[in-house]
Amino acid sequence: MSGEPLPRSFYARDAQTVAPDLLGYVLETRSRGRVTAGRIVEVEAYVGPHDPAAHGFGNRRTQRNDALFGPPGFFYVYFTYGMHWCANAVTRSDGFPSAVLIRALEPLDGLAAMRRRRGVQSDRLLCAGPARLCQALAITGTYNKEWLDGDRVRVTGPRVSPDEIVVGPRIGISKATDWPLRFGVSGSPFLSRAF
DNA sequence: GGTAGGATAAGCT
DNA sequence: GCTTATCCTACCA
Repeated sequence: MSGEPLPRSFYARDAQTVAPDLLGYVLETRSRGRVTAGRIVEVEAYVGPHDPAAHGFGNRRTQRNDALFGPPGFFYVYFTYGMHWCANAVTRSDGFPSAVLIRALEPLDGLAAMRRRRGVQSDRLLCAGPARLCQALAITGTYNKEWLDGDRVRVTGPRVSPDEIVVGPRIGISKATDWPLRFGVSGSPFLSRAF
C-alpha cells in the first residue's frame, strides 16, 4: 500500500510548480495506529509574500502561520472559521512563505475510520474539501510542523498520473481571485467543486 | 437542482 | 468589531 515518501527536495520549488505535480500522489496519516490514505485530486498554490490571498502576505510571520515560513517538506496545518482545519505542503525554501493547500482526496485506505470520523452517507463527500479531508484523516494542529516524509504523515508514491489536469481560480478567497492556481484531476468525482 | 444563513474562534484593525 | 484558504442544514424551486 504505502510506497516511498516523496523526498524533501520535491517540495523545494515554486508552489505553482509543486501543486500540479502533487496530483496523483497519496496522502497518508497514522493516528493511534489507524492508517487513512487518499489520492490527491485537487490542490491550490499560495505562492509567496506577494500573494494577497496567502497567509504569508507581506512577510508577516506570526505564531499561527509560522510553519508556512518553514522549510520545504513541512506540513502547515491551520485552524479557520472557528471549527475547521486545513492542511498544506510547505514549498520553495526556508523562510519563504509558500505552500500548496490540499483540497480533495480520493479515499483509498481506512474507509471505515473515515466514515466514522465524518459521519456522512456518501463516500464521495469523505474528503471532498480541505476541512473534510482533515476530519477524515484526523489531521489537527498536532500535525503542524510535521515532516511530510515521516511516520505520522507522508506523501507517497507510486503516482497514478492524471490523464488530464485542469486549472482554475482559487476558492474561498476575496483577493487575487483571478489567479489560476487551483489544479485538479479532470473528471474526478471526488473534487470539492467542479472546475 | 440551487442558495442563504449560521456555527464558532483566532487574528487583525 | 470584522474577516476568514469552510461545511452543514434548511428552505425554495
